[in-house]
Amino acid sequence: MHRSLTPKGEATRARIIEGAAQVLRESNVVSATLDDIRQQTGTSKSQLFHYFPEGKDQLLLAVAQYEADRVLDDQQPYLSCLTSWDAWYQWRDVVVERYRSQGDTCPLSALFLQIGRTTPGARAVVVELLKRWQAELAAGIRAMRDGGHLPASYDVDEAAAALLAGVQGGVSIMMSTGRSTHLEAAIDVGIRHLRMGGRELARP
Amino acid sequence: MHRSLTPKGEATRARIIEGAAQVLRESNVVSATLDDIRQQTGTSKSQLFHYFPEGKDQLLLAVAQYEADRVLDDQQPYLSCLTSWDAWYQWRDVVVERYRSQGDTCPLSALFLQIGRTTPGARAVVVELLKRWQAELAAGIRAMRDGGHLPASYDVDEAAAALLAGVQGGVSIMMSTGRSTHLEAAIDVGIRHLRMGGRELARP
DNA sequence: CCTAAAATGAACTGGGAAGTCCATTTTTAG
DNA sequence: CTAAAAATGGACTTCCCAGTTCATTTTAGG
Repeated sequence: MHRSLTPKGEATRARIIEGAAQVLRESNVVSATLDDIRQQTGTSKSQLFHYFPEGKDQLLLAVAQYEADRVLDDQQPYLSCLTSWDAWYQWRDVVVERYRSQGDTCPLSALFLQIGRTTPGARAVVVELLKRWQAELAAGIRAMRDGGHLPASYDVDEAAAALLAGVQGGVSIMMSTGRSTHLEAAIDVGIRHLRMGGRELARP
Repeated sequence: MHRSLTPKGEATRARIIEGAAQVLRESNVVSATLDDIRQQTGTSKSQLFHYFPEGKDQLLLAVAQYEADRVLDDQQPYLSCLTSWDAWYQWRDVVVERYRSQGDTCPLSALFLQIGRTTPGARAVVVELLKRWQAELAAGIRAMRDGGHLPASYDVDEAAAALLAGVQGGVSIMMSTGRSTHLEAAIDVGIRHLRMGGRELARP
């Protein structure tokens, strides 16, 4: 990516990403300018282009990657050990609290809208995030199944997909309404569905 | 709203909104300019400001309202008569098909990002849409309950909220991945949960 | 008809924001 | 120590796009 970066350069680059992330969280992504970022990070215009030669989009993509990494980190250690019903409820509380405190800003969705979902890089970041997220949920469900809390025939991947969709939608609705009702309902109903063992009736 | 609008003016105004909607669906919202809309609708700059004196934001908000109205319309007549399991599955198919054909563009989420969620008008549009959508789902669930397909104690509003969140998240994931897997899983699991009667265990 | 209001066309303005350039300072490595 | 490479400062350029202005054409209504 870079031929050489001194420790100082590395630090500056990191500072730019973190500062940019903060600016994007505070102001609207659309209206955030390079000058805002420059001011926030205490850098000069030439530095921004020194570290991100392809310009603003490259910087925004780096911020998106940074934010994507944080999404799962913020759910740890709970997300990785969904091995009891109690753990599931703890995870629930962490997720709700994380997004509630975030308020009505979703840096990621905003960023992707700005960069364009179709950009290969942008799509890769979000797809990778969703994939890892769903894998963690699936692992948790599988653990419950193997622990005998769910029937052996249970469709783990479908349940994980549905739960992930619920969380995404709950967050997205919270952005608009400012209320966490839907996020809570989605997770609660999702967990309850697990606890019922998801016995299904055939589609007529 | 307007002191007087001749039929011709009315038609032009409508043409602007529809043309703008089309432009916003085809290109990225962020990069769409008034000149694009002007060209698409065969109007002049002064006409845009004649019909939307407050400028671009006002026009975008009108487009958002237009798109919001279409969201529920496109689900009719199925959304309004969810009175049998068969009807639920028909609705499911319509929703999946609607969003699948829409591809990876979500005019609404893009618009709201651009206008800013905090703008009173913008927030009102999306909140109203969600409210009506959820009310329709709740009516359907209530119908099933009253028809004896669900226990009388069933929490209709929570189920409707969770289902709506699932749909939202499924659509949002489809935007990123291009696949309808999650949307289908969310709705399927949601309906299945209904069919199981949503019997719940107490939270420990 | 005829006049006032509404609708339209098109050139123009002003500002803001991305991106460039080059001089200067700092760091690295031999 | 010193020369090359990296990091930094900040003014400057360029251009795009929202919004304005005003003249002209069309429509409505008495």
